[in-house]
Amino acid sequence: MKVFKKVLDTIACNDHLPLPVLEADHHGDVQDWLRSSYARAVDQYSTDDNKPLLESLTTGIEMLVPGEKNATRSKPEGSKTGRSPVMQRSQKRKDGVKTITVRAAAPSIGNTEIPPDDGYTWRKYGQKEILGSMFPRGYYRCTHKNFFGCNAKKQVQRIDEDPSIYEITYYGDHTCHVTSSAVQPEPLAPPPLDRWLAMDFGRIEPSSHMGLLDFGLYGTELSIAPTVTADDPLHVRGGSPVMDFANAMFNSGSSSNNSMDSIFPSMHNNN
DNA sequence: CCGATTTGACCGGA
DNA sequence: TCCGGTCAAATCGG
Repeated sequence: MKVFKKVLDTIACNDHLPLPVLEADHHGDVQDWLRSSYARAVDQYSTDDNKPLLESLTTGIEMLVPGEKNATRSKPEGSKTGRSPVMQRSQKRKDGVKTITVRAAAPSIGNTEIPPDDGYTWRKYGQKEILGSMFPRGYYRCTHKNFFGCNAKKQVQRIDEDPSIYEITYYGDHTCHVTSSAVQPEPLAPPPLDRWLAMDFGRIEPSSHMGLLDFGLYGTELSIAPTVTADDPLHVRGGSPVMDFANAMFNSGSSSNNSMDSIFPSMHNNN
């Protein structure tokens, strides 16, 4: 059921999370499957010295509220490492495209040049030396651009003052999930990880059909209720798009074709 | 084989 | 013309 996982990954734009692979005879119990994913996500992110997940997240990535003026790098106080990433906030419009800039520390464990994981999957499409900066700037766009037209981008650059801190500028919103963004606008790019914290799986109600897998990028909790939204073009037939995809996958022949092209034949143009 | 990354070319705006 | 953002062919790697 690798294919099914891939469908969900793509839809949810969350395949950074260690979602378990759904077994072939496991169709019915998506809720257990999701609970398991959540548990694994917690396991993965509440790593070092038993810090609560929320704390490690907020020390790893932080964002000032838009109203605040540039409280430029007040030095970290609580941080033992001394390099907690205090954010520089910047939110403006550039041709109508929302942008926001955050600063985040490189992962303290396994010191590397890897920028911090912000919960989305990105594909690098360029890198440039920037005049006056000692580190190059990396250009990324959302991996799911091809299938969902997701135009979210980001630029990542280490700052001169402290090579362990990255400055990350996000451009545009992610649209690579199923729920209509026309009904509720998606929040700005930065990390959805904290929202995993707020997910309340206790609210999931058993339903005879799987329903929409809404990964809850809007509010503070995950809703997996079988939401059907009338003005969402994906929902017009009243069914669940996830199930549609999944069924399409399951029914679309066993072998050779496990590509999304069989479902989205027309959506595969680049750019 | 397929998707991601690398990297020089290309291009548009200032 | 310079700089920075993007393209795309070559390459990498699972």
